[in-house]
Amino acid sequence: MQEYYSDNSMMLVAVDCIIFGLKDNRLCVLLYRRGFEPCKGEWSLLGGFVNKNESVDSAARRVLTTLTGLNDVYMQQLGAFGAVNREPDRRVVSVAYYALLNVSERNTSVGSVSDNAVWVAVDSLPPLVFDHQEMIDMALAALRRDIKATPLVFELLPEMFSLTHMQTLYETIYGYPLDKRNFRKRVGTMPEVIDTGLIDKTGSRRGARLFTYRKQSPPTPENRPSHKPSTIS
Amino acid sequence: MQEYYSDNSMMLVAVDCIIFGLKDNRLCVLLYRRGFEPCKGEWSLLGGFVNKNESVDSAARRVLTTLTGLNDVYMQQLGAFGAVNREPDRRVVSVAYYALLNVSERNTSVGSVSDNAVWVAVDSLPPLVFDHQEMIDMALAALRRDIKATPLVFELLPEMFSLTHMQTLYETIYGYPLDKRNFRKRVGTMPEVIDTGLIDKTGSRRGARLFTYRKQSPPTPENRPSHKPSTIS
DNA sequence: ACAAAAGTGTTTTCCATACACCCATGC
DNA sequence: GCATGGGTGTATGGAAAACACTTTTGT
Repeated sequence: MQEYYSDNSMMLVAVDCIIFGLKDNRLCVLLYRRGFEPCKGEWSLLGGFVNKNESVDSAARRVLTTLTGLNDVYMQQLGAFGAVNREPDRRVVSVAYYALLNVSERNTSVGSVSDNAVWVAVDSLPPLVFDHQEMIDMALAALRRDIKATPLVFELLPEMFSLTHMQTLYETIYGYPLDKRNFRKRVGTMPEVIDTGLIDKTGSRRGARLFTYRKQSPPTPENRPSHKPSTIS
Repeated sequence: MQEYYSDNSMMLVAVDCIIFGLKDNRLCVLLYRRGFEPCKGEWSLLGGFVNKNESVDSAARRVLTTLTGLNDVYMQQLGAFGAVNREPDRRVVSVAYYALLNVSERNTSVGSVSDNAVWVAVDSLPPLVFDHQEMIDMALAALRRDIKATPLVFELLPEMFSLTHMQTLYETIYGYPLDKRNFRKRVGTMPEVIDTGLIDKTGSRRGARLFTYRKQSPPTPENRPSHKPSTIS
């Protein structure tokens, strides 16, 4: 085994962000019309090139912050996309990330930065450039997988929320309805979900109890919870 | 949002392979001593640079084939590693892959290609260059996660195997023992695992029944199995 | 006869699912 | 008083987990 390299191994490295958000109770991604070549005018994910003095993770966060003005956003690497001809006329390896944006709280900032960026429901996407559709498909699968086992929902919920709100969110992401009583039973077993005692009267006559999420201190080997974390399906 | 780039976004793109195998009933990875700078003489994963005329996936496969002489090996992308200073003195973004190699059947080919490559148990690794230890940690977590839900075990088993052999393999990878009767009960529900009727007399006085794995034809929407696939934990 | 690995069932526990009615309130 | 969304409990089925002894045969 030998190692050698030359300019033949130098290539552009990019990041692309699949930014999920909720809009009108639909799961959406942030897209925009490219204002430059290649594929000017077509629909694209948000992306950019990685600079030599920043990590790939930082580049993804920079792209997201530049567009939304937000910094404390959940981001997760999805993987590298490295087909030779994924872009026409140049070789670009792209690392995709998915992000979760709490739209209802923050949509002002999103709209203000880029007039070209819009929320599009994932089930009615326009044709996209390059392999961006494939990236979204993978991100959606990853989101559905991860939200089942980790506290991702709370990235999409406001500080305080009703159980109905939380359930609707799951239903929107999964694409099918859940049983109300079973759902509340499982949430009831999660020690991180705390009843604030407050009531939200805006959504119904009766009013709904508002809950909040408090991250648990990471368990030490001695202080380990005896229950298995329950999943929502 | 603007896009621009220059040589400031051109960088080396590499692949690194975490090649798992079984040796003396221990889970091992293939390492080798670097024969070139940087870090000549230190322990490293197998890797190489991606050429402009090959996809990242192809580069990973080429590296693996060059070293082992094998082509039909299970490989899976783990993700991109993109810290600025993960290598000294140059910027390299690396995409890591993990691979499963059936050592007992194929160790001849592995040894013959590179004298410097050796199997090292994952629980007694030497210090490694760059972020290779982190890559192995992530690959191991991914392997343990994936082997629970997908037919990955069979990539590490020979054509025919006893149930004890299969169970030992799971125990080696998980790092803890499994209940024999529960294990055999679950394997018994897998239609892909077929009793060949043959007996292996080499491992015991009594002899063990040999099984084999037959991939099921992918279920069509009509011809769907009614049972959930069972997991091994 | 005994060592060494192969093989075999039952019970219990827990989690997921299915399912329908009363409550509080603003209008 | 009625419409609207909020809230509640029980019964069933299936999978996972715990658990110990008999079988075969080469030496």
